[in-house]
Amino acid sequence: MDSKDLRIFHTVAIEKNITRAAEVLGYVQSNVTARIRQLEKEVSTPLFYRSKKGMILTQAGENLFGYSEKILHLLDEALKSVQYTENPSGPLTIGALETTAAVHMPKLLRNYLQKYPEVKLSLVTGHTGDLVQKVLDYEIDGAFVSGKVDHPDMEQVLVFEEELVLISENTDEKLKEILKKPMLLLSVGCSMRNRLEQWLEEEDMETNNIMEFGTLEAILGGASAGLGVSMLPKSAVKGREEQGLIRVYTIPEAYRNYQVYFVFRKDFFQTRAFERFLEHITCD
DNA sequence: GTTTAGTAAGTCCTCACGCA
DNA sequence: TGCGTGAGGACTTACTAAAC
Repeated sequence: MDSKDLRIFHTVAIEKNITRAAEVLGYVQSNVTARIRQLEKEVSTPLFYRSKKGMILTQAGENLFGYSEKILHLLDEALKSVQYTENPSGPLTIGALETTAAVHMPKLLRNYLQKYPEVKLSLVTGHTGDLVQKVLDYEIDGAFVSGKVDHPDMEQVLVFEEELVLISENTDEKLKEILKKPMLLLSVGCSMRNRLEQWLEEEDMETNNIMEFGTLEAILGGASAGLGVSMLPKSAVKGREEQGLIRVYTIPEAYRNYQVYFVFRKDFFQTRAFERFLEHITCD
């Protein structure tokens, strides 16, 4: 078994289809078939179930897939380390909270790409838990997350401090009144959600009337339409407040302050593109 | 008819080995 | 050390079979 076999196996496992895997790898289908069969012969066990729906991993295949991810990541990292160049270039995948992506990322990324146009930057959004796991699994190079991350493999730098506010439709109602309305929140694991739930618990108020939304825009739209209330960074709601679409309420100090950290793996090989990105976000 | 997995046969390339 | 040779592996082309 060599690295090519492992990459072929890994691609077939991901694509669940030999023909598609062959296209991805730039081989003909028969070659991929032959390499998989040879690999199965070598380990003396089937790695895939050949079903009508395609190639499905057996338990042995699942086990090998776990190793293949780690090995191929290490190989790619080794290649990156010897291809290190002075000019920042190549892929850079960054994760960010929905709110951070909407408010801070456009300007920050635009400035970065103006300086380093050869970097192929990708942005993925999610909540803190998701993003931290993606960093730990080497799926993304680093991520902007809410609060400090307590993990021995993680490095982190404070990049933004935000003020959280409660928002509702533009109304004259008092804070206590609007808190009875449905809560418009991002998915479970969203730090804003956890914070709001803690606050309401302290106020002896129920949080069972929760409406989940996938995007910041949907929450802002829902709040301005009177669908409910939400807790968001002040910077993310400023535009809507100025337009008179929503009303902003100051919340208790204990829940108001919120830090965004940039986290990355300690053992992650830092490419020139990543080094410059780190400098860029800490200098801005 | 189309798509996909698999087989057979041939080509090309790499590498070990022998020889000058 | 450099070159020629042969074995074996990687890969492609052309094809078949099965499923939809």
